[in-house]
Amino acid sequence: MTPRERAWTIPRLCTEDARPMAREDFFPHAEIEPRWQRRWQEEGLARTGRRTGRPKFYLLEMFPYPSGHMHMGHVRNYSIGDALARFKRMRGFDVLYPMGFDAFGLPAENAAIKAARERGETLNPRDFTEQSIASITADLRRMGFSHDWEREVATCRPFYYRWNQLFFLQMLECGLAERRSAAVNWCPECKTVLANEQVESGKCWRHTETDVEVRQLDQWFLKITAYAEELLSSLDTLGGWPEHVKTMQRNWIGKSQGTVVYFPLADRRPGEPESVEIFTTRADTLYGVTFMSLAPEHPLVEILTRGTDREAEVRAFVSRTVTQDRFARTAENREKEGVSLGREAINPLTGERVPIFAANFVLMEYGTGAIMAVPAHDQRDFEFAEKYGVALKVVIQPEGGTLDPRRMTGAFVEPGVQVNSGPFDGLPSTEGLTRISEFVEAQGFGRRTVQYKLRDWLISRQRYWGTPIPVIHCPSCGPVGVPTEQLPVRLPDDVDFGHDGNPLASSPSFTAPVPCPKCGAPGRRETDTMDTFIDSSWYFLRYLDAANGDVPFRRDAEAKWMPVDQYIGGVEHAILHLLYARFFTKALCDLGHATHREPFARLFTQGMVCKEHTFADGTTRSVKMSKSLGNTVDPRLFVGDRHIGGTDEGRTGADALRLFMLSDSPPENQLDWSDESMEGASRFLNRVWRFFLTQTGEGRLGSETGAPKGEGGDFRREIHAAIRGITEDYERFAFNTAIAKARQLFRALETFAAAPDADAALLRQGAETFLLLLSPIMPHVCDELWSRLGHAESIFTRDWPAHDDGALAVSEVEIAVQILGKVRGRVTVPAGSDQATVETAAMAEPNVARHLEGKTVRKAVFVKDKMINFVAS
RNA sequence: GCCGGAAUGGCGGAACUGGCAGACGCAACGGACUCAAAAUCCGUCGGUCCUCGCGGACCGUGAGGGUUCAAGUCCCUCUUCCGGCACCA
Repeated sequence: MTPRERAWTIPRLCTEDARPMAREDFFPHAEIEPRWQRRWQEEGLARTGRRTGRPKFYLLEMFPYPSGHMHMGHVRNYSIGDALARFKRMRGFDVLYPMGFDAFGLPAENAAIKAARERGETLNPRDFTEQSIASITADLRRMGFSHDWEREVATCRPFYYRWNQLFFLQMLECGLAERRSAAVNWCPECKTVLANEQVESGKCWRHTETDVEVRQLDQWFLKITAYAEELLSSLDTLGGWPEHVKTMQRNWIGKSQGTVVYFPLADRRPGEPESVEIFTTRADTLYGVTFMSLAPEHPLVEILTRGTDREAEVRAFVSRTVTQDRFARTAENREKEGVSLGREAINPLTGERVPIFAANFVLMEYGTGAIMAVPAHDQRDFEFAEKYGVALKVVIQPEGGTLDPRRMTGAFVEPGVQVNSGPFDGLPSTEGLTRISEFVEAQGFGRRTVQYKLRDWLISRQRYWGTPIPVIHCPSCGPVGVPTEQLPVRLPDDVDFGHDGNPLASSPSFTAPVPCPKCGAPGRRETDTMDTFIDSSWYFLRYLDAANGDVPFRRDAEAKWMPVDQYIGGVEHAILHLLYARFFTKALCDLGHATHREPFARLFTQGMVCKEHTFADGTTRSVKMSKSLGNTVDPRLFVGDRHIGGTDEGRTGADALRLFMLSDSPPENQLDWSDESMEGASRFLNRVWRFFLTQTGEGRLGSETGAPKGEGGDFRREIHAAIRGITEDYERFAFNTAIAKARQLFRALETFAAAPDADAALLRQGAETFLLLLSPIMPHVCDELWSRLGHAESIFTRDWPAHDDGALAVSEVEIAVQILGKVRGRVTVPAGSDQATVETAAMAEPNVARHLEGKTVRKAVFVKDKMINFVAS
């Protein structure tokens, strides 16, 4: 046991000592905290709509994935949310603060596979998941979080996922969902395909060591690209989102304006298209095209070389390149490679013939899969041209300089002046861009267009633990949607997790022939399941009407509660989840389910919980707590395990842990775990506890309810300054400074109480205000002390205190006196004194006078009640 | 490479629209209590220097420049770190 750990256990061990620390010197959390949790539940504190006629506030936290039990990341996330929920309730809002579980996903399934392979046991992911849900629920309740559990959802239950299936079928009907063959990302570790968003630099988002492979497969897609423009443009309406998250989404959507240009094919043979279409954002460089490049997968590559003497070489290049996985092919600094097709196209603007290549760096998925190459003004083309000996043609000159194509060591990509560009010579290239695009369009050589990097959302997963895609494959009708009255298509139990491949395909009952809904012929069920990001794309809507068995959610509930007023979660979801949820919300509007097109009005991204870790190379850094690094701290160390049938009381209880979670760092920063700081939080809580016990014991904090006698002076002002400051701090998520101000108020309270002639009524007012202000953060101890002050009702039935501007007024202020910007003294003057008064007082200050000696004051800058600055020389 | 964000004591951080840098906490140090320790309480706490002391001077918010009576805060240049994207034509 470390000295630190011993310190925490002292209150329980020292009761037999010669001078025992009285038991009530420490907050008896194990007894008091659960008692208040029960009482809040009985009173329905968390229930939405408890008091009618109040404005709504929908507060949402990203729901947890139930793996094992609650971890520090959850504690931090929900400590932030719960403080805000309680604050908003006291501020007069009808708060909707729900909780649920993102319960489908790989960890549960992998646990089942592991059990089957290693121990030959059958462990259904459902049991694993439901156990985790029970455990986390108990942990969250033990923390005293005021979630409305009557609205709980768990996405793995048919009662939830049937609606995923309904939405899918409706999307299928209107063409928003479709099955198509595509080159898709396959993670060999997950043994399933992944969406583009789940691939990070060629690696799986779950397995940062695993290269993603490319496979050509028939898969289900949702057409998120149909919403690309709206997803981008309506970001501008999200004033309550952090700018960096919006930027990430903008980059991901990747809009670029450009031009598609048709380059007629030279020496066209029968059966060949008339032209090669390319996409460019640099129409200003059109006169500088010296060759063209096609993606190796481009259909024209094969067509243009068929039967020519280049056929064999080109085919060899293509198969070599295409079988390389895409991410190796497009990796950083990848050598540019290509092969000439032996064919030419004609630049429609110049009539020049340019050779056509196939090149490894051209991507089939973007634009038209073909580019015009301008080596003088594009670095990639430059490198390629250098390697294959293609000429450069300069069409943009830097302002006041001249480029020599033979001497260039890299492409010139900056704006400049058009040269060698026919009628456009002499124009600034920025203007040339527009003018040439217009010209191209007017002449019928091409059309202006917009491209997005965003791709359609691949939702097929070859895994068991997800929503079954409700489709029947019929030999004659193809894929047919399951009729909605047959929903849900349930996950079967007769599954073998011990073998390779999709466990769902091993189920005899699920794979048994089913009649085609269209023609009745025997068909087979789709065994792919949905990406679990589908589940989290609309759960916030299900919370609104979670018990409804007839519709996913009632429209009036959606109209009343949406959008979410405040969403809180990790920034790691800035692209994936938040983009999908925005898309889904818009799609559900267009399917007639909802009316609000943006789900989250305000977004707060909280930082990770980190802890020191010493790496193999001997360096020590603070990094995210993770099981694999072994730098986790289990919250049960502090709240014990009695709530799940154990015997450990825990060291400090929930309030101290919650206080620490919000104390030191601003919530958007990473939080470094520190045993010492945690102890500091616990120390403060106990000090508060002792203070109130002593004061109520001595009767000074008895039941005086009369108005304070007299002004109250400084202490009264401190009370009201705390109310104002802390209220503002809560509103802007600055819990750390709110706590700092609460500590200051507490010290003032101690000082005031120590004065022999302290006004008991004012003392009581200060004490009550202090409890009210901290109650959202430390709800248990505050409610307990509140009741010990003689209140029968919970502190959470009280309104948030309001500050009195009159009480903030001061009679005297201290003014900083500067000479040439340096503070040379301070003077105390009546508040609101004018410049002349302050000047006189300032000049009388010895140190000021000394510095002004022999100098002439040329000017004095005066800020009322703050400072005066003499400009003297 | 591109796009964001950040840099303040030994540490986490505070400082609302430019107006007294270092709130609050942690650590450290000194003291009280104790046989002793823990706990608890009180005090000190950016650096350098002058002064017996009271007090005072100079330096100080990543580096360099600028604007201003006044800059952690605004502008320019640079460095480092974090996050995102990355052959997207």
